[in-house]
Amino acid sequence: MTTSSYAILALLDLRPWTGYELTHQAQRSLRYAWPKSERLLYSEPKKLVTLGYATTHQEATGNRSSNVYEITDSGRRALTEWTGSRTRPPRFEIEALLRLLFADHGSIDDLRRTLDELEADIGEQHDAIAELMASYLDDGHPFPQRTHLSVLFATFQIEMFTSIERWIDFARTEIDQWPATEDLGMTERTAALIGLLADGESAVSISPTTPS
Amino acid sequence: MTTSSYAILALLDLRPWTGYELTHQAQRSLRYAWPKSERLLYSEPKKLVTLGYATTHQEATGNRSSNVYEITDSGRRALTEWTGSRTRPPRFEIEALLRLLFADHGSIDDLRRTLDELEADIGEQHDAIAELMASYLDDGHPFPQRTHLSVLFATFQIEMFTSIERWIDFARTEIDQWPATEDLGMTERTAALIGLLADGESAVSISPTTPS
DNA sequence: AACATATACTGCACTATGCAGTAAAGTCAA
DNA sequence: TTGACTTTACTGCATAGTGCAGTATATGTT
Repeated sequence: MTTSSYAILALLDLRPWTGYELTHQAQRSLRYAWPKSERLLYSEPKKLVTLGYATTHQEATGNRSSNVYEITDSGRRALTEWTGSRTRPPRFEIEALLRLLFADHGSIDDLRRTLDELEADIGEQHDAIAELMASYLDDGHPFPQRTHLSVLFATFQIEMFTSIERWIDFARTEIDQWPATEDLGMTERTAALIGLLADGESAVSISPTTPS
Repeated sequence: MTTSSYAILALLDLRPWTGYELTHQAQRSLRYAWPKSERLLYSEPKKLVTLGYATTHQEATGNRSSNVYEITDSGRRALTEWTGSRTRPPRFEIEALLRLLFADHGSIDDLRRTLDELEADIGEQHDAIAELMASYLDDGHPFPQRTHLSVLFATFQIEMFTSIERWIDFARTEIDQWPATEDLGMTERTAALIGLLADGESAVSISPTTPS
């Protein structure tokens, strides 16, 4: 049982779903905490069935059928055991930052483009969450009694996205001061930033440039 | 060629490394932007050799040998092509948030423990970056002319970690108001939070509880 | 001399992704 | 009403990536 299996099992604990519903629900609602491919999401409930944590049966819509999955008591017990296990550390995959680290291979404009692309991707996710929250106000939550959990979860996303957007602006004003991407090294400005960071403090909110 | 291959290729562009050095360097310095397993990191340079992007030769230390990898001109060209490609969207895997979403399966104390574990993991990474920055002040950067890049990268990490730590405190004060994890639903407080989030605004800095 | 730790990897089973392919049902417009 | 497009509803396959165990030498420490 992987974390992905427990994620699907937790969805099954809410109600029975077809494989199709399950994958799409998981992509809509779990994407920001646990992003997994459609392909995997289709495979997981099958595995749960072989483990006895779920049952499956076919349901027909005209000439076509879909697989409906339902959690078993054994599955509910497995979920409870998961609750007791150690939470895995978070994992952040950010190609934009990898490109930043090696930005001296390209031009300042290449780096600016990378920041633009990161901003666009984050903006998309930011908008999606904001719209989801607006839909909760208008139409309510699909599982009304779980609204408080979705909303506390959403405060994390929004906090995350706004702080990344703040950083992107900060990074842009920083690189605007750079004559090139390479061989800058330990400038006065960089030394000043290190001073803050070494104390674990955020540098994003400080004044753009210290007068030299 | 995957992003991981380009990450290794970018390291090889700095200087030749042994497979061992490469994996350990990648885990130390790239971990926060591109976390990959030791196993993969050992395999990547081999792939680069078969593609003609790197060459390899054995070097001996006593009776034991290590594989030294060096970038080729073709490899440098590949790196340049990578610079022109679209940056992949970021990806955040946070099991703690998955557990939060399904917290109604367990107790409030289970949820509190999850937050504690997240705090511990983030704190570890936060400290590691702060220490790295302190070492730059004391001993300098291993590639001095690239200090500005590492430091701008570090401003992102610290910003991220401090904002997550702020959110954890916020989440703790929120759940302190909950009588249980389940069936709370759309409370006054939750509705107030949604109002903010639907506008894309951060809720973390607002006052703990609106008087009711 | 014994032991731990760092160096320096490889094999293997399993997890996960991306893409292509298949096919039926619904929906809207010329 | 027919054709085009989207949504529903998946599966197969090659490749990417992880985790763990295993192997073996070198170096420093008690």
